[in-house]
Amino acid sequence: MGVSEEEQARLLARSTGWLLNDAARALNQRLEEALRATGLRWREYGVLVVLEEAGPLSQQEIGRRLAVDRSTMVHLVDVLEERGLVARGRDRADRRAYAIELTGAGQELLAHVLHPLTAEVHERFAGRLGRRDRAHLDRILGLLAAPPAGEGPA
Amino acid sequence: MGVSEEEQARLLARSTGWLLNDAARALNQRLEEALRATGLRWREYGVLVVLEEAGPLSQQEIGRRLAVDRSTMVHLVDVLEERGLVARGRDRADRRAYAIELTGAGQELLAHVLHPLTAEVHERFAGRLGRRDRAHLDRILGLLAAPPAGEGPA
DNA sequence: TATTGTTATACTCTATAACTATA
DNA sequence: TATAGTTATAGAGTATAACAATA
Repeated sequence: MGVSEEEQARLLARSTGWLLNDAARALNQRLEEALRATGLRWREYGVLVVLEEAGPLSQQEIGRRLAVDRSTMVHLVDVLEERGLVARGRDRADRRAYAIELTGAGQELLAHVLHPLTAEVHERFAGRLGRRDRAHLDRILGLLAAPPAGEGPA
Repeated sequence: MGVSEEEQARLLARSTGWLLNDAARALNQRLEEALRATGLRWREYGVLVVLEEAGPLSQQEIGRRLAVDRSTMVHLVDVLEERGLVARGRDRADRRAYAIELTGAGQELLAHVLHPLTAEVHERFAGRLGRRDRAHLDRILGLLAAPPAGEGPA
């Protein structure tokens, strides 16, 4: 009590959303910076990680998981293919689609360079938090990142 | 034990950072959507909020607080000025700089439309969390959003 | 008819560099 | 000389629409 609804709205607008944005921006900057030495962007690393987790996927499916349009995926995969990190295999069940897969070089780069690099950034970034806070944060963000009930993918 | 360093790195890379990004993106989408009815963008709302908090500021100072270049600020302020939400007053101490200030219309729009709108988005977005989780989240994000020691503004 | 990948195209966002007026 | 604002411009990044091959 003593705080009007308008004041509450003002305070709320100032809190979680802005902090979430600021924190995400701060982390992204650090990640881009760390990856710069490898010539890869954060998004490209994301493609590799998705493939590492899920195995061969079509370009469109990768895009779906990263919220990237299929037309945008073309150039993204081009870059990774030129560097020999992924290969455009054909999906034998549906010959319209590719089966984009990690090459050996891609797997090695992930394991020996990219993951350690990003892990170090995370370490420095989240290092200010205690273990309990980090666990809390992961759990809470997991709740927020999931789509709310009744709002699945199209 | 039983988890290699490489495996740890892989897991770590998969956790906080991605979640942070996903959550921020999800929230931003909802905010942009909610603001669309007002014809304002998330960034423009940000300018108004900064002015409401700090009082009249130069364009460059607003940009500093929002991580926006001064050349980019020009158009941003143009839009808000055309809509009558801010005014370009002159800083009497330094006549090179403007003193951008909220107009009465700007203050009213914030109080009666924009803050309630964004507060509702926050409410729906963070509504899945309990009160304790929300408090936790705000506190932890506050730690992360702050620049680490020895990395202040230029 | 619908879908995958592709291309051309356009649009948004942003920053860089050069200019002006003040300091 | 340095700084606030401005402008022109160019570079990312992205999406839309139309097309070929396949379903």
